[in-house]
Amino acid sequence: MTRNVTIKDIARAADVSISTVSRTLNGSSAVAGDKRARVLAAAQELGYEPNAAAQGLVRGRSMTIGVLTQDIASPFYNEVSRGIDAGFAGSGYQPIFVNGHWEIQDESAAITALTRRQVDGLIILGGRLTDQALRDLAARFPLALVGRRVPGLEPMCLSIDNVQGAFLATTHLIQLGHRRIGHLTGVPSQRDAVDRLEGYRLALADAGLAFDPRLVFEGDFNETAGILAVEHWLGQGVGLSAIFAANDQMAYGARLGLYRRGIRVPDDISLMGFDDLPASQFTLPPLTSVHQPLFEMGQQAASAVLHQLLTPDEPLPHPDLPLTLSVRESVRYARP
Amino acid sequence: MTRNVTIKDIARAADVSISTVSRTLNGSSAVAGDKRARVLAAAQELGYEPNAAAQGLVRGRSMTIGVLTQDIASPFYNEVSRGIDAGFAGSGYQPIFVNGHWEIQDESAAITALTRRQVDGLIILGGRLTDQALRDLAARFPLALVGRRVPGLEPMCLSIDNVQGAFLATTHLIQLGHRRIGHLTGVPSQRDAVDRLEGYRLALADAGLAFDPRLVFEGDFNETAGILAVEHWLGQGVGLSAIFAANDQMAYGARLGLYRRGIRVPDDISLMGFDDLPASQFTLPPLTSVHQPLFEMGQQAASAVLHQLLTPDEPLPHPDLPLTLSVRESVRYARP
DNA sequence: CTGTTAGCGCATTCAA
DNA sequence: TTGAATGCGCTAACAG
Repeated sequence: MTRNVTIKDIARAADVSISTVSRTLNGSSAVAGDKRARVLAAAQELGYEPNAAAQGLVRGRSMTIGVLTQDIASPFYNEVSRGIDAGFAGSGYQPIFVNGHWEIQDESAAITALTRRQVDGLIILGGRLTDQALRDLAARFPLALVGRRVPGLEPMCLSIDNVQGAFLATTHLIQLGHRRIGHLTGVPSQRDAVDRLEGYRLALADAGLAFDPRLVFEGDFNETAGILAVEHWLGQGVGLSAIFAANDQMAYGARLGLYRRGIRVPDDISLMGFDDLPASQFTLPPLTSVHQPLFEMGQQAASAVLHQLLTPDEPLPHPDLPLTLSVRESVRYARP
Repeated sequence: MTRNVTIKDIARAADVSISTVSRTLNGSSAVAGDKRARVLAAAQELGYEPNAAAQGLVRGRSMTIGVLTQDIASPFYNEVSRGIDAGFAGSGYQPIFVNGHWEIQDESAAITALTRRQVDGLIILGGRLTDQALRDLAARFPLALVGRRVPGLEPMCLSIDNVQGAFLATTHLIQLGHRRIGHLTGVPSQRDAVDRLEGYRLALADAGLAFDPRLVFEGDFNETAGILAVEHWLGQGVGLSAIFAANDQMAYGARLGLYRRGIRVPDDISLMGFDDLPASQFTLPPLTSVHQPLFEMGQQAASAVLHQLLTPDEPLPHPDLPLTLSVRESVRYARP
């Protein structure tokens, strides 16, 4: 753990002033050829690495973007993160990720840690921070939000229309003849869960189908909830020909629950997910799901932050996130 | 984006010197009650947040740990990341994550970005950096390595014995009567892939079974490789009663490939994975797999770094990572 | 107990 | 073109 080499060391080695070192290293103004060469050689020789903290301190910019992710373990956020990485590639800004764990205290702590670190912008994935807290943040930093829609911050929200997505999914099932469709909800305190339930109800109403509360099971976005839902429905003798889970992970659980009962998918019961995680292409059978363009959401979040950073005066364009259904093999016509 | 408030602002507001502000905020030495109160009030009032860059600059420590992860999208690394988070909780150190994407240039760039940011320690998950590069890093920073074994750095390597793990898996299959066991390898340039193949061979030899190269298919750790392997073996008429995939993701792909061919698991063919990803509890059927204690590996990596940071003179204890098989439903006795 | 001062490493202004 | 000097925000001696 030897002391880091600084521009002072280079200056001494190259026999110039530290200003000359700084200038040649940054190309901020012309430097005589020979000195320039000596500085470069010395820097190379000594293995110089600029101290980002010092640079940030004097420049007032850290060239880093803080990304608050909820759970590095969730496949959902992972795809988004990849998009964010891609979106900042070559921009000179570096995204750093910290976890909020879906706990409001952890999230606040993480945001604080990030702002203390003088990040130049912020991307927040989901989370429990209030809309107002987010608006306050937006006033202080270039910001982008993934998976949330905050009134007043629309152009920086990268989120599909969850109501619309659930409507699409449910309608797809209805069009295939399904009349009794179970819905497995997400955590009711999360807006997207509520919206998906809403889309389910709207689709039923739109098709003239009555809403039956027994067909709704409150889940928590994890696989286990899918197993419990199936146990519940089948145990109670609730008849249904299709299940629409508010996310893919719960659909996986439901699939296992059905398997345990000897019920085939899609022969006996159709199964619909939401998110279209990469893994859903490889489940048995491959899962039909509402596609969220997660990678693109991350990429566009990066673009939005970059836009605010580089051209703060130009209006932020509205994001464009298409809503599609990935039709695979877990859904089929309802038996007559 | 108003200017940040600094201790100077607080000093002015509380009518004390900046040192008094610094002292009360850090509790580094006693301060008179009334001044203390005024400072605290002013800090609260103005919404003061210390500038971590400035603190780091003067203290020489940034209180952050850099974590190089390969692919935020991989379920493997995600579990480890959660463990790392847990391991640093309450320590005062904050882990920040950056991605290397399994590209040696990206990895070097990420490490550089991290070191420029003056991280106090480093955790590296997998990756393509050479053993020597890692040893050099270890000489400069408190370091921990997950999923690799570097000669000379044993106590800071959090990795199970891959040879042993594959031996265990293959032996399990052999004991259940399987004689023709296909092995689906990982990327041959990755050490763990090579080790797992080695363990497979050793188990065969140990049981007096001949090694048949036609039973080995070179994969790449992704689902698609599993599908290709099944296509290959079945297309070539290579007979086998069990498949041992070098990771769970390939096992998922193989499972789908078998399903496409109408082959049941485990009735017709047994399937064994490696890693025991959380999702493997919910596949159809739930997958038998070599368990890697990913969360614990992350946690112990954090502990190892903390140990080097806090008690640099004490020897680093050797990590303790038990090797177990998660026996589920994808493997059964071979038919006589 | 408290204020003044000297840097941490760097970019940048100001003279030369 | 160059070096000396200044200050980014903060902590840690150093004198009181």
